Amino acid sequence: MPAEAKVSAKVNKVAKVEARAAAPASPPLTERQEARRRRILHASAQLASRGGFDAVQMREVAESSQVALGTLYRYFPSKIHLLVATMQDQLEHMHGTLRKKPPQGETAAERVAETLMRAFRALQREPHLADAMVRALTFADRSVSPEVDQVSRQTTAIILDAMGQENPTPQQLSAVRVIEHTWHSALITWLSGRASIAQVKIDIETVCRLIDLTAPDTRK
Amino acid sequence: MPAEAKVSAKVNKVAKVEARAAAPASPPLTERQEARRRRILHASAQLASRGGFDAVQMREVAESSQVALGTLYRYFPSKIHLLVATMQDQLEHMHGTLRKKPPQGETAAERVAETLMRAFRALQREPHLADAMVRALTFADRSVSPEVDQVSRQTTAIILDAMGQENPTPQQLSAVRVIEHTWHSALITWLSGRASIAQVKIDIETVCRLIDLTAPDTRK
DNA sequence: ATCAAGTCTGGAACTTGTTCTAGATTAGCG
DNA sequence: CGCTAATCTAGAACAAGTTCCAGACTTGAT
Repeated sequence: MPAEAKVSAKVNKVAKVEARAAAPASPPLTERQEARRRRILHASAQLASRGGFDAVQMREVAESSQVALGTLYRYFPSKIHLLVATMQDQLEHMHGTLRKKPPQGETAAERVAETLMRAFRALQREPHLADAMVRALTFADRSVSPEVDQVSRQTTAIILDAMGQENPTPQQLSAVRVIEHTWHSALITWLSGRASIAQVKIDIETVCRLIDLTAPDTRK
Repeated sequence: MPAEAKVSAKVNKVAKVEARAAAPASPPLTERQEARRRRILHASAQLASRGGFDAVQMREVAESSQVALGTLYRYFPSKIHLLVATMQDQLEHMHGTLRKKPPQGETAAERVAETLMRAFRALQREPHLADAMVRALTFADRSVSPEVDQVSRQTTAIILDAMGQENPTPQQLSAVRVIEHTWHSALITWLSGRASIAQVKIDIETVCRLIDLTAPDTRK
């Protein structure tokens, strides 16, 4: 086989290095490696779309993506890492999609709420996938912090985009943090059947008021 | 042995029935059963206080509490059930403790924030235990909904107590929901090392503003 | 072309949550 | 007291995440 290796490197710890930050730093990945990685993520999302968290079984992911179990673990050091990476992947999609149709609301709060509800509706279309990703995210321990943080940053970016504020104040950033907290926790209550879709909507709208409360132009 | 059975019953499914609602409905438990249950919860909390979630291993809990593994599973149908029950137990303590010294703040928001920070400091004293309980709580699936709901109600009660409002408005109840979301999620970010104690404090204070924003007397 | 290092594979092995079984023990009842 | 059902115990067995290993394949460099 001719064209196999493109990117050379002395640094070659695929998993640890690669998983740490999706695209940015240190991805000296061969084409075939990149392809494997995609196959794995695809299989993960596919299995998750059926049975949710429990249905994503490492042996099955390995088989579906035509990779040995050991290799799967080299790319993603645990099931949680795999699912969080899957979420990163899905979030990028989402962000792209959302960018295309910016929210219409008058106030920043309305736009953020609208954006989150749009994301929520997308999740409702694949509730099992949502289950797998969100459960992994909140169950992640310290060893997954970098990846979870990346997801958090991506989420923050989406919200700030929706706000349409170039220079958010510290208070607004605090509000955004709280919104993220609420978003995650509300999703969990929905996924575990303890809150209805309507209730999640209310919670999102409620927390989004914090934005206008802290907006430099709207008040004070 | 003479005095063993006190409460008689035809309904005797310990686990399912008993776990469903801590004290209220259907606890026809023998003294020895009650003692076993306590031993189990105690062992659970003890193990959790060391290594956190992972250190609570069902075999060890069974051994520590001098109960067969099968019996442990009869009392608590899964590790998650066990840890959520442990949390219920701890929460009751906490509520009792908090009741004694009501918060001093001027506004409802201040009092709630103060109360939550007090709870937070208590958790900081046993970070591993906190880890076990909170992780279990957010990882719980539908099969644990009733128990998780009970924890949620207890938390709501604590917050409403701190507010000192007898008849909260619907908006205030919404605010309380959001506060709970933030509380749980902020704890998780702290436990997984992604947020500092100071950051959690800020998040709590930020979300608590929602209360005054919706207070019937403070505004409008 | 060949070598050394790194990677991938198939599969066994280990860990811990969960389930199951057979045989004591205990509880409630006549 | 003696019976029957429920409960408890010890321990095997099973499931899925994770780790290990020996051998084959790739890669990058000499």
